[in-house]
Amino acid sequence: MTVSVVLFTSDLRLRDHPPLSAAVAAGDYVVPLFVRDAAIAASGFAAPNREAFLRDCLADLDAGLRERGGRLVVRSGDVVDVVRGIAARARAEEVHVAAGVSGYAQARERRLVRALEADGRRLRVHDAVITAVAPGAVTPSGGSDHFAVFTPYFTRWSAERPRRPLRAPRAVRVPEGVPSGRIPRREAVRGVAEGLAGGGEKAGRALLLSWRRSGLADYAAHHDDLPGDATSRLSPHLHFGTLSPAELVHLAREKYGPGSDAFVRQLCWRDFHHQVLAARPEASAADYRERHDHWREGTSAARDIQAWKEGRTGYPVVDAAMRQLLHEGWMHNRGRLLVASFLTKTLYVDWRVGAQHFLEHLVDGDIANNQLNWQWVAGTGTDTRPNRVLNPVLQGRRYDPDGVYVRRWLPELAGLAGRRVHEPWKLGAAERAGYDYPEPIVGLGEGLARFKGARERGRERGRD
DNA sequence: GCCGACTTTTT
DNA sequence: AAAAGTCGG
Repeated sequence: MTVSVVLFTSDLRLRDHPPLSAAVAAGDYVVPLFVRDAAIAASGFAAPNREAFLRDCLADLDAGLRERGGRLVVRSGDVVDVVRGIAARARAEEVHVAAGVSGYAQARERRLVRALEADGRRLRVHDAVITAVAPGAVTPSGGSDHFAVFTPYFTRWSAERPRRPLRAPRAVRVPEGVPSGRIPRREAVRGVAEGLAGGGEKAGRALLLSWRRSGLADYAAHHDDLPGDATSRLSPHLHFGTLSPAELVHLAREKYGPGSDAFVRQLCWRDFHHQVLAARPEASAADYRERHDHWREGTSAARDIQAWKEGRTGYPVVDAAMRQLLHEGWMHNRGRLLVASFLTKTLYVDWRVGAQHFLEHLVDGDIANNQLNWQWVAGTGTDTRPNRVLNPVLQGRRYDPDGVYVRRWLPELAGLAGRRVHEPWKLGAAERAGYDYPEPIVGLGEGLARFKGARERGRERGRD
């Protein structure tokens, strides 16, 4: 009798799961294991919204395994200790896991290899399943270990054929003698956003099918429309791996109208950021490119940061997006760009501050996508144009022309009709008194001057 | 080392 | 029209 352990990480699904399929094919018994990692719980990466979504995912994964005669084994603690103990208890020969890209995942893999080897067991690391094309699968012809610019990457990536998505195994036999453990209830998590989406592979597939039917074709035309909310909303499922990006690429390439190409391009952006992080794991905290910034600090910066977090900057479209984040644990992509630009360029606050706040709230909060997109906006990342600044008023007028999005999230401005809602400071004093809404905490020109001046001084210092 | 090209804009 | 440098072939 042979037994394998499958360690689930960011791949909480049964379909298109190479480690699970390999383990089922290799032996008589499989222990599907998820470890609630004590190190992650103690880190700044824990967040109630993701914890709640995760519990949905685990419950659904367990249900799917039970439909196949198996069950999920859940434990808490140090992931290496737990895997080692479970493997010993089940007398497993091998442990299967999908490769991860973050520094943490890479270190975890190294520790697992060592620990298991000491016991005479083997860790089988499968290609990353968090992306459609594995990090490192395509590299520039010059010999670098990763692409630093999106477009050449997209060209090479597009020529790759993502692996054919695997079917879910028909049956999974779990050995007796390994207790299942308890999947904690979602309802017990405190501080969860009211409008949080539900997790799990079933929920993900339902969302995918309805979106393919009614959203994908118009994606290219409407994905930037803030009130239209026409993005896929699949990001939390991609983060937790309840949907397979390889499957999504196959599906979108079957051409569901003009939106397919634009959507595939967005999927490539995920892969792009993951291959950058896999090669430069330190980019989760350090500037990918040093721009000699000296970000604002001290009490005045702290006050601005607080206003930004609460959605009280006085710039309606910024505040609306920040309130959406607090309310849903999610933010429209266009909103993410504009609030990030506002924090880093207009308020000239360190991108890490914003990235951390996003990680505390986003249900899809993902180290690769979040940190590297923040760096992109801040100008310290892979953008070769580090001075790009988004003007919140123009962004509001362009992507929320009638102010519908702003009024949806800012009840205090709900009575202010039309596009005037983007510039409440232009109202006459009498009218303005009717709205309990802050004056802008910074002038756009003032913010821009501060950013450019600081960058210039930093560059001169850097040349010395 | 040349040179074409570069998600997301602003004026 | 000018981004503002820098990547990648």
